[in-house]
Amino acid sequence: MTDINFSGMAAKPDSQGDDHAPAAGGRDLRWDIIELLFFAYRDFVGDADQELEAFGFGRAHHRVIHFVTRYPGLKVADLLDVLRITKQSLGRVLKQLLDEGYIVQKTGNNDRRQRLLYATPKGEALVAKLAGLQTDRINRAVAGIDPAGVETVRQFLRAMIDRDDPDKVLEAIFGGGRKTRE
Amino acid sequence: MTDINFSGMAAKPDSQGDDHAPAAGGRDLRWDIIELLFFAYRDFVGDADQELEAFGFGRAHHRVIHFVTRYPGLKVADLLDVLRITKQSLGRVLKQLLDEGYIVQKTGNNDRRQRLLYATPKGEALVAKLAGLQTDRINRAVAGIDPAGVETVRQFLRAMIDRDDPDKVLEAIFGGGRKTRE
DNA sequence: CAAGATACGTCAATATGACTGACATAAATT
DNA sequence: AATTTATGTCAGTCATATTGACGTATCTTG
Repeated sequence: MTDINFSGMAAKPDSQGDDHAPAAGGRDLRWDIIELLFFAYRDFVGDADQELEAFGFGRAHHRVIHFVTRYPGLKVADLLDVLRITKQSLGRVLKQLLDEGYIVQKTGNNDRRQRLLYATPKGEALVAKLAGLQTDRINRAVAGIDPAGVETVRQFLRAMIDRDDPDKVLEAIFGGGRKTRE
Repeated sequence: MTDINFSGMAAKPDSQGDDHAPAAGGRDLRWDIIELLFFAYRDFVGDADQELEAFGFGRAHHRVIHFVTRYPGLKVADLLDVLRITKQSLGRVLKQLLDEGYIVQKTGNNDRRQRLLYATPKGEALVAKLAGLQTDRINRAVAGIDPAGVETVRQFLRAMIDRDDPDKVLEAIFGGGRKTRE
């Protein structure tokens, strides 16, 4: 069997003991949270990856169909802002989702150049299935945390997000107060 | 100017009001935390992306040099477990980091087949720079949260991570409570 | 109305980072 | 001596991203 102990693997000398303590010579780096975020997100998106394979889709498809389902009537331009990709990249993925009947387009009422995007029941079902897997993980994670603690987690995540030049979905999430429109 | 209001964009009828309330017909899905995780991670890794461009590196290089810096003496096989990629994928990225002097290899003492990986001062400097950017964001995010709340955030992130079949880095992070064997 | 800007789609070429499969070598284990 | 392990590499492919250019329909503005 392989050696079970760490061969020479050790915490760096400037981060002995408490992983978020001030460094001796350098500054206080948050190694622990940096790495926890990496692993948490790795496993979080991993849940969906396995399911998506069965549909012949990748992460790109998930992101698109998720936000279209959640924010019906999203424009192509909005989606580009949210996903931070180019329209050429979005094009292929979106075309697949349209061709296979997960999304439909509707010409905008006010502006007929716009193609407003809506998920079909088929698309919504896929999104709900994937969100279910991720919800299971989140529920397990918050099982030992009281409601105030969960709100603290939300507060932390919200504060990790850039607020300058927010896209439409972020505006909806952070709301001027309004989720929809009062 | 483009329309500033959401053209038809609204929360789904089954998620009115509180975003994590039980759905009318379906189950209780954690849309809010799912999306907060997406945006938080998007902006979190975005910090490093901009710096990495100046070095001609991508996210793959960052992940490799980060874990090698943090866990000196990491074996190639360990790195494959942590990053969950194939050795062929790791190969090219690792070769670049070796060629450009960010990482050095040392033959294992006990097992001469092993190539133990160590960051050079040049490599450590890059990692510290990138971790500094991410630490700035984390510090801003926890600014309004008391120490107990920050510990709750850590607890949440730890609980989001798969604990079955953990890699060596995860064993180090979770320490004594390791699943493998005592 | 004419001119320009905007929203979207698409063609072409390219880069990164991932994959499978096969094979080679050196060193450890049995 | 035979096998397994740790690592490296070649070859081909795929998914997702990029930049740049161009076309078309539609809205806005002078």
